[in-house]
Amino acid sequence: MLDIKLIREQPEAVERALAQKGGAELIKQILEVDGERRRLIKETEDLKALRNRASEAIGLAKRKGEDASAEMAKMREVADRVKALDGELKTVDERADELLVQVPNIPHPSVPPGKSDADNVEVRKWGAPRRLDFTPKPHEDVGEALGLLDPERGVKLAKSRFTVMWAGAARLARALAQFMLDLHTREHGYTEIWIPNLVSGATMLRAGQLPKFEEGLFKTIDADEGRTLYLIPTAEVSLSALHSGETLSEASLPLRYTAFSPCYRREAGTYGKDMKGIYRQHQFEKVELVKLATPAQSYDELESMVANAETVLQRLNLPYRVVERCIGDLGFSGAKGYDIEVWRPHMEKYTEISSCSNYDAFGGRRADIRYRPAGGGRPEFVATLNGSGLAVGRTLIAVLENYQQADGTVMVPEALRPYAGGLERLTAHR
RNA sequence: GGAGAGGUGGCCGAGUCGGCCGAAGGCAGCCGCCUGCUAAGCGGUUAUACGGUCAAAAGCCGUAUCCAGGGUUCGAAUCCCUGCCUCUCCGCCA
Repeated sequence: MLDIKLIREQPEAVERALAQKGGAELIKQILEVDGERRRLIKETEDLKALRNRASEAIGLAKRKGEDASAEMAKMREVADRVKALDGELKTVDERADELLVQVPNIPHPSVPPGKSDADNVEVRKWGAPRRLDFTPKPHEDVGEALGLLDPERGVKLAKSRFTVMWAGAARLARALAQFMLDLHTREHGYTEIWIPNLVSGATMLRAGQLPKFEEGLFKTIDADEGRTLYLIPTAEVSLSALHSGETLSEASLPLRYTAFSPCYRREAGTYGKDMKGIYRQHQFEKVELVKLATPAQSYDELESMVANAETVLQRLNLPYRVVERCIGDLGFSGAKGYDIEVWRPHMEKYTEISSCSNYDAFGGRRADIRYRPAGGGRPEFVATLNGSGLAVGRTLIAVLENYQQADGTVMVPEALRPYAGGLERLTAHR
């Protein structure tokens, strides 16, 4: 959510900043509704002030035993008027909010222009794609041939986009998660947090998932209470809403949190896309990174967050590149962001495995998280950042594809072996 | 699932028959004084949001906030209703 004051005071600047991202056309409407809102506030509050003074006088008069019925009758009318105005104001407030939450974040000046991911800018590359002396297969072929990935059983148990993982694949997934958490907590200074995977609508709202993205979420009904809880599509939801409503001290920032969680996504509107393998599933696991920082710190924190995610791939010796997202690919809340893309041998190209974003104060304002500046003064909104560090399923894909051998087996990356009980090679299951 | 208790400022806690309650008192915090040091003592001070005023900030004025939403009333922390949350005991349970 943008600051209404910024829109009010510099509407042209905001419109210009949003020209490429969209939402500029909302600004004029917002100004109109905001003006109406302020007129109503003035009117109601003046009336309330009148009422408060009169009520005090009435109380005083009554205590003296004087008759105040004339004044009371007058105030009855004022009270009715106040009630009517309060109703109007509520409507206008809702309208103003409704418009304001539709305005996307303003991109940081350093963000490259562009319309789609095709315009993203490569920042750096790491690792050389290894040369294989055979034709590399996609992970689903590698995994299914070994009996480790089992889409048929996933569909039988649930529906499409669910895949059962057997033996070595299941073990490797668990090892990956453990490895990533240890790395981030021991070497990168993140605090590991266990969070609810089912959250209320209010939490989804604060995390920016509702009302816009409801069609992407799985809902559950608590039968006894008839209440809706949502399955989280990412631990970011719980982590970024963790401190909502709180005022933190500047000294405590930046806060660096990590959480391992399952993620549930309906993937509505992606029919037919990525149907093979486990690239796009309804349920997957992810180690998430979230930071709360001052806006001034946040751009450095974004760089270090990307570096933290990159370290995972470096330790696994998986070639990747980092691209900076252009304005059109930033997403609704992003002020600046990077994607990390991992090498896919059979495709001979890089595909996304992590996405790190700085939402700046836009995220803090929506989640209602402030900090009190060290030098004193009014609380300010924190900047929120998030990134995947990394998605377990997609990392497993990268391992299966990059470590596949001519005989169909898959070597286990050295860094993972201690976490996989010394397992060195994935071989056929049964 | 059964029975009961309760939600007040950073924390503890008082609020009488509804008015003078943004809310006593204490603690913690901040500023100053005092004091060989420490401890104690003395005085002052300490919420947030929104609106108005102002070139802007400060300040000032106003409105709202005693879990949330409704209601009664000229007026509600205080009365009524609904919801949410917390706690205690019993039962069940990984």
